[in-house]
Amino acid sequence: MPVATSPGDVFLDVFDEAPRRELAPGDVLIHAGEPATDVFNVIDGMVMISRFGRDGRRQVLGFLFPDDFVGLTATETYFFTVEAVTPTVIASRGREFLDQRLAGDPVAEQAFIAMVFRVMENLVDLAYSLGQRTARERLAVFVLYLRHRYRLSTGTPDDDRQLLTLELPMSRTDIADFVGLKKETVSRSFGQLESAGLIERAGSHRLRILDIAGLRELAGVVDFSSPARLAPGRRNGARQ
Amino acid sequence: MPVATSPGDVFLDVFDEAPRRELAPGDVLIHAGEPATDVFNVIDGMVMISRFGRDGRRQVLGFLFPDDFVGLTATETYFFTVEAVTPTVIASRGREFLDQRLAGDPVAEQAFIAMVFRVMENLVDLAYSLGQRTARERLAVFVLYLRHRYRLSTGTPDDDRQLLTLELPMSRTDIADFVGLKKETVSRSFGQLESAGLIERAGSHRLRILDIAGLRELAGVVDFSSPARLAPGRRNGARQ
DNA sequence: CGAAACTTTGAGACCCTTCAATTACCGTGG
DNA sequence: CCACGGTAATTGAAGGGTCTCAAAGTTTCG
Repeated sequence: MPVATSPGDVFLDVFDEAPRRELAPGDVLIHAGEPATDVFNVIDGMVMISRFGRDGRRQVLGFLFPDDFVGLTATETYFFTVEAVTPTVIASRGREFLDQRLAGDPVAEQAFIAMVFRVMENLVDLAYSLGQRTARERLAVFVLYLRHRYRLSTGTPDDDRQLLTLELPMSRTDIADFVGLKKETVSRSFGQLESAGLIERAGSHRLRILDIAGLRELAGVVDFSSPARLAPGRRNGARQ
Repeated sequence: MPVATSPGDVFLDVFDEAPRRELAPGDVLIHAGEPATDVFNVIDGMVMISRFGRDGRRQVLGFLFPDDFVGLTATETYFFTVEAVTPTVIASRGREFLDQRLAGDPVAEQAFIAMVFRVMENLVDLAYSLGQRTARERLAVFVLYLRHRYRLSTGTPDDDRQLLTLELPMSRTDIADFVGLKKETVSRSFGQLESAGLIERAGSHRLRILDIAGLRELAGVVDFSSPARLAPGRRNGARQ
């Protein structure tokens, strides 16, 4: 399942002594449809979660960073695919390890549930983007999303200038499948953000944020780290 | 939070003696941004969950039916809006009732978590639809989704002919905001499904399914009640 | 029955996609 | 270290799908 971070969720200690595995970019950790026997933790690198349709279409659901938990499912099989974006180190445990860890410990259990809710909120955000935002807006959100994830991952303060330079290790197709566009449109939309003076492209896998306030304005996002990141909006009857 | 059904989730007994409230169509049960003090249960009718953007855009996240739980959130405030679609009866309890109910009872707690996972899977489905499917496909999925929810709600067997006639109590705008289109496009796409012989419109708030196999084919959905409703798809590297 | 709201339909515009060609990037081998 | 080849990214031109604006038709409800 999608994204899930909170540095130091207590239940993550089940991975402390867990066996590790290294993945090269493109390596698949979880194939959709496989029995959901294990749970994972990203130690280092970046992985991508996605859902496939029968005809090969793919919706990328999120990117996972160090400390993120992987393997959320209620069903007996995974219904999503997880693959490495960069060289990645993963810790893995049988599902029963986690179940036992959560069983007796209400604190761990609360932390786990809180994580599940965070994942859910991320999915709601994604649905809002895919359903309501334009191409440029989606890319603006994507840039801010990545910045936010790097910030969480590194513990950098929000105003750190380092966060203005972003690595984009995934391909344009990966980005496209995440934001619900085609790769050419992703290129063009990045180009438009650049023309507008919001970002600057530095090679195809790196960009600089030039105007973060402008990006936030375009994205309609107040702050990616606050719980309710969309303002309430007008409350009048939407049923016209 | 979105959808969540499983007839007879044990923890729903917290609503057994709970105060009830009646809502007329359009009445708002939860305003996004309010303190998340209560949890709810749909007793009768239909409500709609949505998320608003600052400029008034709205993404409908799902429709809730009798026995559905309402009020999932990890944050101190609701980040979604819930309003009645039809005349609706709602039971409500303070959050602490639910917390206490879940505290000592692993079975109830498991059921609750399972529900949260179902909600998450629904959101993943929604994201896939919004990001990857065409207008016609989204409408086909929507019709099958409604049929599925009615089926769960009534306990009707899958092949019951009653399920071929569907009520659509929500407005075209509501549908549009759910499937990420404009209301005119919803109308036109329904028209195209009708021309294709898949459905038949019977007034603006009722339709008949003429070719359910064709709808499923178009939607790319095997079966809405099975856990993994999208076939796995091809497994080759999506990174071209 | 009549008015208001909602739905459907039409025409034109716009945004994103498709298809194609060029350019940039990157790993390999000389 | 540079040349080379293959892959990925960008850019261009044309097409299609959805949106916008507008009007006609239908449903709902007082």
